[in-house]
Parts: sequence; structure tokens; C-alpha cells
Amino acid sequence: MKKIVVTPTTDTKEQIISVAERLFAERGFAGTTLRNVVSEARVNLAAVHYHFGSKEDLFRAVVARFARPVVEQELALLEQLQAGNEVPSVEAILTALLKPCLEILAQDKDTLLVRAQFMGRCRTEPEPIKSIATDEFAVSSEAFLDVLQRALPEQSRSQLHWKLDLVIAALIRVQTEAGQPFALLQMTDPEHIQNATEQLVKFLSPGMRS
Amino acid sequence: MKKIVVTPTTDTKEQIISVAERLFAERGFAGTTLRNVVSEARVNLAAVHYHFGSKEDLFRAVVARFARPVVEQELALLEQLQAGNEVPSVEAILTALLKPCLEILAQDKDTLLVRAQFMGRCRTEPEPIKSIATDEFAVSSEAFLDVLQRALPEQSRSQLHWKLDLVIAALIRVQTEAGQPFALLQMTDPEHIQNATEQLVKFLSPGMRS
DNA sequence: GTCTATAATTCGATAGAC
DNA sequence: GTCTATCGAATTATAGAC
Repeated sequence: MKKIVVTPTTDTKEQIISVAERLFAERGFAGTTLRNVVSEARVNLAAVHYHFGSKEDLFRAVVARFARPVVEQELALLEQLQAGNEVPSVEAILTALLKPCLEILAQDKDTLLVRAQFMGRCRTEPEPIKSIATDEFAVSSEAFLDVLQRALPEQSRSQLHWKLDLVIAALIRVQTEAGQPFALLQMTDPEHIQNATEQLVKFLSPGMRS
Repeated sequence: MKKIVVTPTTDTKEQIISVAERLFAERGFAGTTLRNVVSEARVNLAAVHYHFGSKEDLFRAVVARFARPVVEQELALLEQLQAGNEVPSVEAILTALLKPCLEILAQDKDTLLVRAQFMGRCRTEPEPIKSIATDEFAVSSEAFLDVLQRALPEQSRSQLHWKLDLVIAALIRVQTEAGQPFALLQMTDPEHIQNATEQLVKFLSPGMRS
């Protein structure tokens, strides 16, 4: 009888990615050493190079696992928003932009802060690390800019550009400060996240129009 | 005749601080090496330890030189704002908060991006580096929170707290993106900065009230 | 104050046994 | 796939001559 080929118990790879995501989030790319990662992940140092090749490629893997579901959901919400014939409201657009990012944090309570901080880190890393992340989010950013332009045709493209950029900056700040005293985002239950999203949309929407 | 004691031509110290500010801004604390600093500053490696003691103390010196004039001017504008009997408007408060930070960049065209990026970096550094900067700005932050509370008494303290935090996040984003294509802040002449400040205040003020 | 030389660690990456 | 052992380079910091 043919032997069953078992998939190798390689949660080693996932284990490394998870720990790396947290350490990159807390200390940045340069501030994180592979020895820190393998130590907390309880795996061998050589395993990192075997599975990923290099430190930079490990970072790339972390970004991919994190960003792709978010971008996917953002684009889905955006398409659903444009399905009708009417031009969507600013509030609806911002909600589609902010909700996936805030909700994905709640999927696993333990990773809430980690994923939030990691996303914020990516934007402030020096090149060429920064580009690894911005490239993953480029499609979604362009799509949102297009919809905003349709909702606010009287504003210039460059104006919408820096406004959208500030909206994302606010989102990231909300994420990275989640759980801190006085922060907007305190808990992970759906109602609280829904409420926080609404408050954030209310805070940002009027400025988009001015 | 008594010899004149010349002040030692120690622009070495200033030279080190300036280069360090730029490199910390671009690459963060962990991503910057003292060898990078002394190489670009054209000084000896040992000079850093002679003048500052350690890498962390050098960072402390950079923060102090940068933050103190800003905080001083913010507090002055704030006092001037409270001099009258009337409660200042949200727009006036935000202007007092944003203007010094945006204007100080224009003092020296070459240091515009540097100081902006450095301020943004400080907020995302891991502890204990982060605290070095937040401690310097703590007085000014508390003062602004107090004035905002007087202008918007119907809102809770924690609500004002996260809103003020997002205002500062937007400010920092505007600074760090200065000069980039589509960024709000493009040039360093006073009129342009004045105009950008007004647009930013317009963008943020309505959300403060909602 | 400035310099050279170097100590003492730590880093990313690799070779090779199992 | 996992491990040990190690290389070569880079790091912060210091000692001591000038």
C-alpha cells in the first residue's frame, strides 16, 4: 500500500512569522534581530534562513500575510459600494476604508495591538523596507482615491490625496494606540469596534468636504 | 596682560547633533550607527562619547535642541490666546498648536524635512527612546488639552484626548510627507506655510466639534 | 579635545552533520 | 527539516598617547 505523505508539521514557519510580526511591530526592522525572533519562537536560528532566505524576505512574508486579507476586503466593500447607480457618500467611503482595518484586529484579541502597530511601523520604515508594505496597499489606495474623486468632484486630486493620506494616518494612530488609556479603541467586541468606527468617521468626514 | 580664553572651536558638538538628527530621522534610533554619524559629520568616533557619553544620550541631546523652542512658542501662543476673557475658538486653538511646528520648519530650508521626520520618528520609537521625546512635549500637550476642554465643555476628557492625539498625528504626517508629490506642505515660504496651516485647521476643526 | 587602537559583543548568514 | 558550530563583518564603548 502506498505510504501517505504527511504534510510536515511545519508550523515552524507560521511560528516564525507570528513572532517576527510582533517584534517588527514593537521594535521596527532594524531594532529586531533574528536571534530575538528565534529565541521567542523557540526555533533554531538556521530555520529562518532555510524557510525565508534572509531577514528582509522574512519581513516580506509578514507583510504579505497581514496585508492581503485587508486589501481584499477593502476592495470588496468598495465594489459593493459602487454597485448602485448613486455616488456613495463620504461617510460610506470612509467606513469602507476604516472598517476592515479596525475589524481585522478583533479577529484574535491577542494580535490586536501587534497588527496595528505593525501596520504603523511599515509606513515609517526607511527604504527599501517601506516599499514592501506600500506596494501591497497601492491597489486599494488608488481605488479609494478614485471613488473619493467621484464623491467630491469639486476638489482637486492633490487635495484629495493629502486628505486621504491624513485619514489613513489617523486610522493607523487609532490602531497603534489601541488599548492605551484615553485611546479611542479600547475593547475588541464588535459593538465597541462598530461604535469606534462611527466616531472616527464622524471625526474625519466633515474635513473631507471643507 | 591676561590671556583671552577663547571658546574652543567646538562646533564639533553641534556638527554631531545636526548629523545625528538627520540620520535618526531617516533611519530611526536602531537603524542609525554612531559610525554613520561620525563619518558624515567628519569627526572622530571617540568624540561622540567624549561629548555626549553614549548613543542614547546623544539622542537625548537631539530631542532637547529640537523640542524646547517649539514647546516654548506653543505655550506663549496659548497664553496669549487665553489673555482675553472670551473662550478661544477651536480654530484658534488648533492654529496655536499647529503653527509653531509648521513654521519652525521654514527657519532653515535645509532642515525642513529633517526636523519633521525626526518628530514623527520620536513617536514611533520603542521604549525607552520614545519617552525621551514625549516627556519634552508633555507640558504643552496637557496645556492644550485644558484649553480644549474649556472650548468644548460638552465633550468628555477622554474624547478630547483621542481627538487631540489624532490632530497631532495629522500634523506629524503633514510634516513627514512635506515636499513629497501631492503632499499638503510643498514649499517653505511664509505664505505657503500660512496657507497650508489654514487648510489643515479647516480639515481638522469640524471633527473636533462633532 | 582629538586621535589610534582595540576590547567585548552582537549581527546576519552559511557549511555540514544528522 | 533541524541542529551545532562558526565565519566575517559590524556594533558600542574604552584605554591611553598626543
